[in-house]
Amino acid sequence: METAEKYNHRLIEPKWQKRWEEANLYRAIDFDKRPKKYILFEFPYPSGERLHVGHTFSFTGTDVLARFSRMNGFNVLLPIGWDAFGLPAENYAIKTGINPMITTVKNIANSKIQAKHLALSLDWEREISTTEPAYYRWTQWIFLQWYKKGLAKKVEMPINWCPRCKIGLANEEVVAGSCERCGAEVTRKRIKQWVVKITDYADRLMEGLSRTDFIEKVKAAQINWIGKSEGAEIEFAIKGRESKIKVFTTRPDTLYGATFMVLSPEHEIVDQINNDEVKHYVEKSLKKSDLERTDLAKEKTGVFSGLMAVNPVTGKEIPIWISDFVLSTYGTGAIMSVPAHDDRDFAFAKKFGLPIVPVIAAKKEWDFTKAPYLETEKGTSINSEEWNGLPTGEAIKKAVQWLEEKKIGQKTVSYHLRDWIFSRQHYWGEPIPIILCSKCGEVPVPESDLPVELPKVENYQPTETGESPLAGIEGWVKTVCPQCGGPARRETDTMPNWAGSDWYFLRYLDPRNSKAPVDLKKAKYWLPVDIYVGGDEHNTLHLLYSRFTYQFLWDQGFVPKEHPEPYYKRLSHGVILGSDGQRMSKSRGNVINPDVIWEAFGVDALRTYLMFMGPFEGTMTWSQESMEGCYRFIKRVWGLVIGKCELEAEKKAGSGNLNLKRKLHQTIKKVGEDIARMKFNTAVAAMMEFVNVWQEENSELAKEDTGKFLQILAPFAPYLAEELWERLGNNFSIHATNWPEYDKVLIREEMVTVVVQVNGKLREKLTIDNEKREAKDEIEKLAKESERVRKYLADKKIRKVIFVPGRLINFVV
RNA sequence: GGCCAGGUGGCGAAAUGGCAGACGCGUAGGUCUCAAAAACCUAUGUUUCGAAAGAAACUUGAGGGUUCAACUCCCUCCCUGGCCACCA
Repeated sequence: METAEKYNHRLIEPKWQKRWEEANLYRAIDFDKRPKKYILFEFPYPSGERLHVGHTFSFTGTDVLARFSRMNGFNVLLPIGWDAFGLPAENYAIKTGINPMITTVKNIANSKIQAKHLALSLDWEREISTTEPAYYRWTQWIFLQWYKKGLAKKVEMPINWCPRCKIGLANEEVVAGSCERCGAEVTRKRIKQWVVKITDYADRLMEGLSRTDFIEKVKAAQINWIGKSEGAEIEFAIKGRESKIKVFTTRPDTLYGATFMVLSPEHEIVDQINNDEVKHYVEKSLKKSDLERTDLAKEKTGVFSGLMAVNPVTGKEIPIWISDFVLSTYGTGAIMSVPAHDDRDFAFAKKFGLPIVPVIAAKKEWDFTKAPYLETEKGTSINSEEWNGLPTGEAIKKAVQWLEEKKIGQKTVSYHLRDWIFSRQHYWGEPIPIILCSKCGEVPVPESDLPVELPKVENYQPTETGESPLAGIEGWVKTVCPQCGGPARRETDTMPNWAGSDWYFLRYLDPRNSKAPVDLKKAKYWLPVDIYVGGDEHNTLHLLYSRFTYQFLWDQGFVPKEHPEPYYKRLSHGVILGSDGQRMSKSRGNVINPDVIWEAFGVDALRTYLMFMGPFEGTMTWSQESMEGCYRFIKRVWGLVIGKCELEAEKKAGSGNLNLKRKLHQTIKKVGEDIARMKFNTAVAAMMEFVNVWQEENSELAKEDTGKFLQILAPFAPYLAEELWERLGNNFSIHATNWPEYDKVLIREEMVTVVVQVNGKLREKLTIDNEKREAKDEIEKLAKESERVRKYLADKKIRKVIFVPGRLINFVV
């Protein structure tokens, strides 16, 4: 007996990859009449390790959706690019001396081979890289627009500083107060940094969310990060001095309970205090890293300033303390302390023996000398003179009114969001396009001179002074002032990684434009991004910076006024853990390399498994056995269809089995609905179910119907579907066909199962003709006649009968 | 501490008010084979009764509630994961 041809992915994959590329099958067409759909995944960082299985997972899910949308008549844009600036490339350069541009180009080439092999239906004509001068020219241009509008400024601020490496460190690089590289104790250093005023857009960034369809958790994360809180600013007079101290509080109604004040060590008043103890404390605090200062476990420290303030409502003198638990970056950098109703204030009061006055009535027994009373949101004021007895909401209103009348305070809003520190003292980033002239001061590089290209350097190590390595290249730094023509120097700070990734989605729409970041008409056609798929780790910073940048460009008219928000829907993709249930990492040795998998089982099996593993947003554990289960599924489909082809040669097209045909149409419906809801796992399950029935029914599927099944499988297993589509004698390409329609009449089952319950418990199942699904009386009669039901109904009185057509009948006795 | 997402067989998971456990993995038995692998077939939530066919009860983190009916809705609590965190 001759054996049927076996499935061999190694033969079909290269063949179709080539055909697809030649046919340019997935090009997105500007201004096409079909409805557009812009589907975007976060562009990858091309590291030396190339794409990992996490990338293949989220890219495949996005690709399935894109392919499905295309088959449903949409003009789909699915682009890719490379977020190629950043520290790993720079660190590699420091180690090896090889220019990051060289390694980047190499890594991109590798990743590209992988992305193509994975059969992503990308429009490669729109490929971009943030490190290309033609791209970062516009990243720099956006900076200049901020600068023009006064949103980008150079400000002196403290950074984490390693005195041994002589380098500024990001918060992540500080481990337990020490430098990650050398272990030296990290101190604070004040340097001038570029800062972008994202806080000006705090309200807009919150309001804009209502125009999006982000999943709830993303909206919540953004709102939390912006952290708007309404409250009041109150001025406290200092005894024996002219100056006053402003505090921010969300609870002006507790003013009677404010028994002391605390200033942050950075507060301006502190500088004016001439007291050794204070100086010593402040010096020590300023040296501490952010991490140390915000360590919750540590005991409160502090020092008395020697000054007294006056509580404006009680007229009493209260001491002013200094402590590093008060943040200089939030509110006014000073607080009024109400120890009776705040954890931190209470701890501080206890430690330094300060008075505690309760001002909110406790609803349970409470000893205010032992613990603070914190459930104050719906409380009632006490010990507060004219505010006594008022519920908190009323008391706040009354307090604000009083403060405003006396002109010592007013209603204000405070945000958690801080301005965006835009300077990096590193090499591998976009140079900030500013020139420093000794005569004219800060001068922006004229737009016509952009891009300011990153020069080649010999040494990528930051300098002794903490400046970026660019500072060491005299030939580049020395320039002429564009205003006066005199000698000047270039800014040597570079931009953060976020700068290039802020606006990349705009560049995809018009990647070769040399007049503007994006053409307005093209942007009007394609925007907003319909679906943006990314990781949870980017739900705050990246998404917020990106929305801010877009809103700013919108204000300036550089993006279409029809689209005030860039992204319509945001979805977060899940995470794949190693087979040990741990995060994949080289040191654990649990990394799954997609190349190895598709070499063994083929891309189609890998894609199918990735989609089948679990919900798209979930956390999933890699299972090699389950992977092989999907490989079996792919091979089974191959066997069935190839068998079919051979059968056909003898038998010609049959009409096929009606049951199987019904199952097929039900599957077409289910798979389509599931993909639209991003429920890829159940879509794959439905196809498996169909294949099981197919196998049982002995291949009695008409040729045309076999083709329909391949069409719904195509988004998941593009190679297999294309190959078998051809073998069935169809024209290239299955991926350019329309999604098959299902027969609304055919999908109805002839028989339905009606569940018979007694008091809600399942007692019997009846199989009835679907035509009779509404026939309540008949079904009730049938049910009562059943032996098993009778047992439970015997000598009981039926109080009620619940009937759900086609589903159940429930006797309540 | 705050916010968010979860908790269902041996495992990954389905079901969003109407047959809990679809689909896949694993396991056991079988077919094929000299043998093995592959492939295919059958069984597979737990407990109890029964020689068996079969029958009964229990079962979605715990407890309560709403409902004829709850994995699903409401309340209280426990646990796990993620993000943020001395934010006044």
